[in-house]
Amino acid sequence: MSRKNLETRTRIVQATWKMMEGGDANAVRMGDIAKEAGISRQALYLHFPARADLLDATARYLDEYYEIDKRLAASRSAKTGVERLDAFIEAWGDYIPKIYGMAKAFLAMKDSDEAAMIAWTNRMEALRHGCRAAIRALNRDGTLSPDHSPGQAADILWTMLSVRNWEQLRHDCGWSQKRYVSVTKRSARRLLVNENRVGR
Amino acid sequence: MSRKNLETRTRIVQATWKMMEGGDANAVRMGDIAKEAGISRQALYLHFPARADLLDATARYLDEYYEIDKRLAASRSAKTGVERLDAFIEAWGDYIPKIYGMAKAFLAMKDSDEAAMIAWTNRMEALRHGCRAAIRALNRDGTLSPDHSPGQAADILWTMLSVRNWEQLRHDCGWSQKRYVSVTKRSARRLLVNENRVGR
DNA sequence: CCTTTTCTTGACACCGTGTCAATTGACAGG
DNA sequence: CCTGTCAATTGACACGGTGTCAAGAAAAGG
Repeated sequence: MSRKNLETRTRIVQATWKMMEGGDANAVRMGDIAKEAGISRQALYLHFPARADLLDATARYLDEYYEIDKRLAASRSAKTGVERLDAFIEAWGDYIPKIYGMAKAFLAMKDSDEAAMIAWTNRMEALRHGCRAAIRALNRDGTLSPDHSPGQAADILWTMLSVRNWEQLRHDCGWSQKRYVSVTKRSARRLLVNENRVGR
Repeated sequence: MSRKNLETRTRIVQATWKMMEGGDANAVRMGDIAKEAGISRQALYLHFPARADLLDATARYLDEYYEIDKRLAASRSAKTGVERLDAFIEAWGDYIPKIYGMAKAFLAMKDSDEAAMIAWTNRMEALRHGCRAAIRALNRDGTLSPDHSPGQAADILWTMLSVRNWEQLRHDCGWSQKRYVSVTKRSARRLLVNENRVGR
């Protein structure tokens, strides 16, 4: 792949990003993206054989751009399990708005397109791993709530952190991002941490 | 509308139901439904001008069949706010699997179709009202958690009870229905009820 | 200058929704 | 028995979006 080829590829991905982040991600057509990138629709297919490939590439690009791995990993350096849980929620919670457009496009596609479904599932499984690790940290500290097995606790955390929940709270309920993060943190602690029920 | 007309309408709606409940609701086409109902695709459009109308009618049919209003209303007769919360969650939580196919079809459509979006939003607003009422009952008892305003508490409950969360926990996490209901009840109580943090 | 790669134009197949027109069959009332 | 009405049928078609294909232009690089 020559330099030119790479340049165009990048331009396409950036165009996709730009189109997707400005609301109504599902309404963004392959032709719209091509126009934004300054190439023909067919040239787009030369670089990305299918829409799912383009979404996938763009999502990866965003991951790199925002260094999400680094951010999530940073939460691992927290001293206690509880602090780690907080840091994890904050890192992911603040990442969601940045990828929301892309996420929405994926979510709309995944029911009808095998490739989109796989790509999205992989991303969500990565998050799930992070959840499991955070729960393990709680468990090591002995601060995991006795109400839940580690597996169940991880499932709950993972579900709390879903893009759909973020969407519902931020859009349908009108919450601010700050509120979303703080309430989610508090709720997770309350549900998953064995906070001395007696006394405080 | 003659009897015959009504009969066909009902047959269509039942065919829709049957097709939708057997997984992959999004893959169900107008033609499939017509075939199942034993009429031509065009006759279907004679009764329901658009797919969204058909989904809406079918959802209403299910509501009546399962008497969801009655079930949700029954939770209002609980003695305490906490009992009411439990009853509400159970009533709704056990209704979700019955309408899941329909819900999925709506959710897939609502991003691209105005009518579908409105129909679905109405249904969800009805649920939201129920959530608000349950929270008010807690508040009257003085058992609402001091962590949340009534509005915020209702938002949290509403989000917890979303079809998407049910889907994720039951399908992606492999929870049983029983587990889903019991964990959701317990979580709601823990998040929203001012359970004597000191002592028990 | 010639070759390879990239991109362009334009046409087309496929699929699902929704529309239209012409026709058939059944049933009811005068 | 004829006529009008209503439900349904058949078959064709427009539209919008994805993905494919072929022929040729343009640009980069040796």
